[in-house]
Amino acid sequence: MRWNELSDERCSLARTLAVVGDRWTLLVLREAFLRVRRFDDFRARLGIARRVLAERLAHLVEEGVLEKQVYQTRPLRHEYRLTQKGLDLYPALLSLVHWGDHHYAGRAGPPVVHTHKTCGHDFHSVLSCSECGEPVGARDVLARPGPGSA
Amino acid sequence: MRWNELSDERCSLARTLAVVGDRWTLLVLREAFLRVRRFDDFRARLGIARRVLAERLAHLVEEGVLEKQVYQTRPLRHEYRLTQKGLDLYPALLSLVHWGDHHYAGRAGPPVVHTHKTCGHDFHSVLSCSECGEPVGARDVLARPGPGSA
DNA sequence: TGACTCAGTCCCATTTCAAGACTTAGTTGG
DNA sequence: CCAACTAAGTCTTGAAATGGGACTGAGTCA
Repeated sequence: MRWNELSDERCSLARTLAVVGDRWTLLVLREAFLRVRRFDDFRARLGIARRVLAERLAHLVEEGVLEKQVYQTRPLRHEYRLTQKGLDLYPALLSLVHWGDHHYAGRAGPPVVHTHKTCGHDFHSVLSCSECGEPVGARDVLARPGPGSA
Repeated sequence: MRWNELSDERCSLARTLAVVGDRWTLLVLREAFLRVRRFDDFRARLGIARRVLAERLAHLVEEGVLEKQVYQTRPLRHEYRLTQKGLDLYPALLSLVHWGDHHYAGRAGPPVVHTHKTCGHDFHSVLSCSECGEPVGARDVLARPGPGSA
């Protein structure tokens, strides 16, 4: 399978991974969530090769996850901002971060702590059911073919 | 940056991606959550090259995400099962799936529907705060350096 | 005995990646 | 006016990862 053939699949995970599933993209998005917006800032923080960064940003813009906005003319300069579609990735990103915290933080504790502004507490993420609000685990879920499965 | 240098980083996302962040691993885990356990079943369902699958499975076993169990002797055969650590990835995986559903399903609807066995409803995933139980979005969260940040 | 199964390993051509030089448009300092 | 500098890239080149397919080994089945 070629990688961009994934987007043709009828699996939502495959389609998602076709957008954000490569080695660098989620790290780029992590920085975007930390309000990094400019090419050279991404580069400096990630140590990513210029060519690869340029390509990833272009792809994310093409997919509508980031948008390119002019922040100055003369010389013309753009910055990359998360769209709503990009912001929607936050739960997935935070779940991955918290998995890392839980399983790799060691005794020193997690490198980053997240505070929920609404309630003021440090928290970790819990996946819950949109219908009943209860926490959901892997074995509480039944996956069945949906309307878009044919 | 070489990819496995990521595991040295003090960012939990980077450490997580060092384990599950490559092109194939999350698709392998998707199958594992669907109770696929054997080498050739993974292969048949994913179309992944044998070499790459063998390497990914070995890496996941090494990281404790899967475990290798004997399911028959003569000839000796093993299967791969999710450990608790592996099961803990479910929220992240489901969040990615639901992001794909939301943004790429089109009018046909999602290819797979998830039913919450506990309450009996079809649902989508919501990320909520472990402290107050309210849904959490990208801009409700303040990230600060934690104890493991030095 | 010969075909078949499962779980790999090995090899090679193609693709992707990393690192760093180069480019372009404009600004700042002397 | 000239040189140095900045931001956001593109280009080139060698190294690494991937895909596809052949091969292996232990054992079963007809």
